[in-house]
Amino acid sequence: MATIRDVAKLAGVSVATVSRVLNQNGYVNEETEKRVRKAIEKLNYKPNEVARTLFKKTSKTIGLIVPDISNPFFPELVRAIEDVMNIYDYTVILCNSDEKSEKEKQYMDVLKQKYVDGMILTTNQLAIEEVMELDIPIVVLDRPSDHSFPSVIADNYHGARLATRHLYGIGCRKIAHIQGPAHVVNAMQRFYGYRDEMKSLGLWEEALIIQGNYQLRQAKEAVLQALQTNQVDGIFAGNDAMAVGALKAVQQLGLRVPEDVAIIGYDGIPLTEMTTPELSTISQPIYEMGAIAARLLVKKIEGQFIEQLHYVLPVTLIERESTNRRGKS
Amino acid sequence: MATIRDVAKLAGVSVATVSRVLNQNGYVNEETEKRVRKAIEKLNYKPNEVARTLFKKTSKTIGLIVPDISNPFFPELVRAIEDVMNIYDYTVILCNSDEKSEKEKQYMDVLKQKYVDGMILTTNQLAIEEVMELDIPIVVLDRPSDHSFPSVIADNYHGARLATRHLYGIGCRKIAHIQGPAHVVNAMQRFYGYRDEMKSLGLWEEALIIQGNYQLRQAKEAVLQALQTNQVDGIFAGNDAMAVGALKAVQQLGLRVPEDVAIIGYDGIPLTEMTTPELSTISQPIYEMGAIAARLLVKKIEGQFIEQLHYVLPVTLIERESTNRRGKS
DNA sequence: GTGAAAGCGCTAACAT
DNA sequence: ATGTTAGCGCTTTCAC
Repeated sequence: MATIRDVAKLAGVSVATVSRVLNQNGYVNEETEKRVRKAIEKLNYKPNEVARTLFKKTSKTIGLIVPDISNPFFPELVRAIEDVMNIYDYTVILCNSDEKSEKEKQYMDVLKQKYVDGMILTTNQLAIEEVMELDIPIVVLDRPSDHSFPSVIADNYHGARLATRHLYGIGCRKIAHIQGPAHVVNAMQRFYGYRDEMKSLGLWEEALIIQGNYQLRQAKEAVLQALQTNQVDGIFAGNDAMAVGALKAVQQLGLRVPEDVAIIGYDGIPLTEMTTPELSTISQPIYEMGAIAARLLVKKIEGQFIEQLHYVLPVTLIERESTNRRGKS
Repeated sequence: MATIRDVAKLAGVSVATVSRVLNQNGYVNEETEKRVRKAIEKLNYKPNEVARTLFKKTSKTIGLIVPDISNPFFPELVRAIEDVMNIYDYTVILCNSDEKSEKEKQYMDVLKQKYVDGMILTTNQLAIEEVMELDIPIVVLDRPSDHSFPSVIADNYHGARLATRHLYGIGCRKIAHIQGPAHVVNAMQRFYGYRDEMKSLGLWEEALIIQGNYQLRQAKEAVLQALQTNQVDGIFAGNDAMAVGALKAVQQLGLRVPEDVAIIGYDGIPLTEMTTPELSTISQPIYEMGAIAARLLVKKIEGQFIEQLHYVLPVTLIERESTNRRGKS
């Protein structure tokens, strides 16, 4: 691996001069510049980013902490972030926290030691104090933040109301909700949206709540059980995986979807188009969320002015077969 | 941010001594060690990894290049790699290449400049020469390599034969194959497996080949079209997404799965359990593939002896409803 | 316009 | 057992 000294020697100039042409920084004679460039070419010299980082204290690298990349919600988010960061010549270190604050903390320390220029956190219970202490540009994604850091979320509460009202609109009156894990803020917001909508429709019943944990399998079991004791004609699942679980349970019981029980999910992951019947869902602009978060972080890192610090993106209802009762029933 | 000098000053020793206790390297008096540790604690000192990297030429970071993390095959693979790397205190930089060798090349250069200790490549057409030139530990994953680098793949050829024979075993005689993109080596191997099995069964017909591109939508269209002109009673799709496409097409035509047309996919991604009927598939040990690749890379980086350089992992047939004709038909 | 020199924060000889 | 020194590869004053 050639170093800047090698280039300097070959070009017959000082390292300072080479550095100048490298960083288009300071004056340098056209003649010499040409010589330097030729030497660079010849040696196939690439500046050592680590040395540069040590001096400049900026690594052109960011950290991204997600709960679990194999959860189908995240790949698209991560992809968006990578895409945008790539445009600005940043590289991204991916970390899976499994929602464990311990792991998060540990990763954040490691990332800080590696001089990452910033971090995007998709996490619940971030200890604000600890993160503040890091003194590094941060953007919080998919989870609400108190207003200490820029944040990007989708409108969970509204989406949940939308879903519930949609089921009502197609004739459902016994609308169950499969709730996500209580420690996940998003899940709670969706629950509140459901609850408030049900109350305002005069349909609210505690008994219609089904406990889920965002996983297909568990949701399926819970729905199987719930349908034993409760009559239900609509199910609003807290995420798409659980909606699939519900679908399987309902079908297993010999009921028709959407005729007997209509089902709607939440998130809008590609999976929802793959079931039979295809699942209605509340679609979050996943890619956009990631892209905005990435752009926010770049601005923060580069010290640019940020017009809007907190984004709450709109969600949209996607009507598919699992709630389509027209021309059927 | 405290530096090693600050610690040294506070503890009243030289930086060398602090470095010694940090790296358990060389002798240091118990007394002084205690003082140093106290100072470290007090200042909450964390060594600067960048400086360390510059000196040691090892960054405890690896690069991972995948085609597209939002393709559902990859998240689990990436997760496995991250998990294993984490155990050995490595951090991973994720790069999406979109199968473009240009992007791959570019990423490899950037990674090299960042002093990554090694790279895992999930890519087809890697220009061996160029990669060799990098002179960095490399492991090739999910794509065959000439024997220049350690590699981990699953047995695509055998899996394809398995799938084809399975369809034959349940009574299919007109078995179509939806082929993946021709420039993807895996896809071709699966095709060859299908072809050879069909030939040995005496069922081979060119007309039974359907061109796919690994995407659901395109596969659905292709199948819709193919079924117009061709009678088919079984479909072996080159991956799971295309199997879903086939499923949708067949259902749309009012045919029953598996009674009229049986379908089997390839990969074994979670999605296959979510369709109705659930999809039979050839399951690759995705997590294991990632984990083995990661371990190989660590060994390579740390200069350990590697007993086995090339892994071809076995695949397994998973029989689900889409090929289950027992008690039905 | 260009070069010499100091230093980013750390480690590893080499002294003592 | 500990301190002094040089240097990883780069950038940036400060001279000339």
